[in-house]
Amino acid sequence: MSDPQGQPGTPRPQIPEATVGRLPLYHRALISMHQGGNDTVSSEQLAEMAGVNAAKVRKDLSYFGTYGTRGVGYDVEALLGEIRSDLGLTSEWKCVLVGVGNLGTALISFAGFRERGFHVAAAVDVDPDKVGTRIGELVVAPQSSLETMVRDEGIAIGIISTIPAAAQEVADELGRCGVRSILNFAPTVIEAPEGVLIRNVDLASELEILAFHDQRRSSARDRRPAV
Amino acid sequence: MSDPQGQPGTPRPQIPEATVGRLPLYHRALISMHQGGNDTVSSEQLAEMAGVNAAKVRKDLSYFGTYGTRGVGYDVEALLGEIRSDLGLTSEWKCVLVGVGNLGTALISFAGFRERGFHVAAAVDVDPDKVGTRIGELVVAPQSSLETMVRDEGIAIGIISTIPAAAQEVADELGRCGVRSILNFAPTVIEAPEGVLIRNVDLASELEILAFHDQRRSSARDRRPAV
DNA sequence: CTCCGCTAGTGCATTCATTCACAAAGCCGG
DNA sequence: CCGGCTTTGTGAATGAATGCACTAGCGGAG
Repeated sequence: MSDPQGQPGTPRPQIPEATVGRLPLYHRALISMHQGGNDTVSSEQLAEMAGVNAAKVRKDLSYFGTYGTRGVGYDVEALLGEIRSDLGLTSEWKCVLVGVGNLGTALISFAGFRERGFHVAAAVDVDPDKVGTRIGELVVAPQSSLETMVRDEGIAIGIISTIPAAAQEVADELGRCGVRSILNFAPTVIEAPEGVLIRNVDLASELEILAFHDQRRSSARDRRPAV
Repeated sequence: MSDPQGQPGTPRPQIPEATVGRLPLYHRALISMHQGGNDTVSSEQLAEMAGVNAAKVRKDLSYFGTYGTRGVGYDVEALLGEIRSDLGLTSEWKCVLVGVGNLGTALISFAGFRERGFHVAAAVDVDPDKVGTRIGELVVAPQSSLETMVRDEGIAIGIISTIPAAAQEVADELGRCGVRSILNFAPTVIEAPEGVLIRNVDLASELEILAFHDQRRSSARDRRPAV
């Protein structure tokens, strides 16, 4: 409603990044609500399930339109539909995984991806020993076939689980093949190719952050003044 | 969570969470600088390597004290030492992994953890078929032995890679055993036990966020007005 | 000893995100 | 049909994070 430049024809509300990051939480919560047979859900309940507060839920959802009824709550089915469509989950997303190491292997058969609409449709590796290996239903292909597979299968997302040293080159190649989004597990900073969006997941970093806080709590305890 | 009364005697600079999240990036960058034999590094270089801007680097580092020399840069070794000590990486952190599924198995032997000072010292599962299985040097133990292992080995960090339905219970149990930090891979919200810090990593969410942006870019393109 | 070039450190303005608090709706019971 | 209860949707206030732009201070050349 408060669209600054009310351009007719381009009603882009421009969702804040923090809100985008919470959509998956709401998505999960709504799925569980829906499976539980609930027709409506209040912002309070959603907040509880998503681990945030109710005001945030309401503001976040308001960016997408009016899906709630005052005095009642949100229509679970309608809201779920909206979020699924925003996330583009109306059809399955195909992904290609590059780097079939320890982690890569696990990611290929990771159930969580499939359950949420993502399918690792191809996996490649530079190591000739790995090419041809079967992992679940998938056969590892040579890295040289990357471009063909991406184009033929209509793959939009790349997953990098190579060693750090190879990550930038792989990202560039994925970009050239027409992949528009990359999830990078290699612990290194990648410069995004033109038009490609990258998200980084560094598992060790997560532990380091936990360690930092733990460290802090301990040392605070140690030097607590004996009042 | 807030610490309103600034007790004299506890000079805690209180590091912003956003800064904490970037420490691992700086840490990585400094390790690589150090291995490259560099003695000093400028905020500009660090920024480049960490994928952030220079002002942010300087502000972040300033919370920890004065490790730079104007006109010169930061002393790589001193700064690396400071960050390692802040992250508590002066000695190895022992972790226990709960839930030896697909992902769990990969995490146990994930090289990235060990390289950065984390060691999965124990792994447990409820499934009797999995107990006794060898993964690398580790033998999967029954979940009932969790408490013993945590106490005997001095484990401070728990990693949850169970199914979502089991996650809360596992977290509670970890809390009881004295684990103070948890890295949760189960796609569900966990209520943190008293005194325990939880970080969530939801791999499917990461893909959903990518999908959201991709979706948005595409539909913006579609409805671009033909001026 | 002085001056110049360079870079850390930081106050300030701005932008982004969270939270509060309340008015606008909708439902239901009487 | 009305009045009370509930819950959304949203201005406005607050707080956190970012980025700019300037100052302070070091090292090295002359």
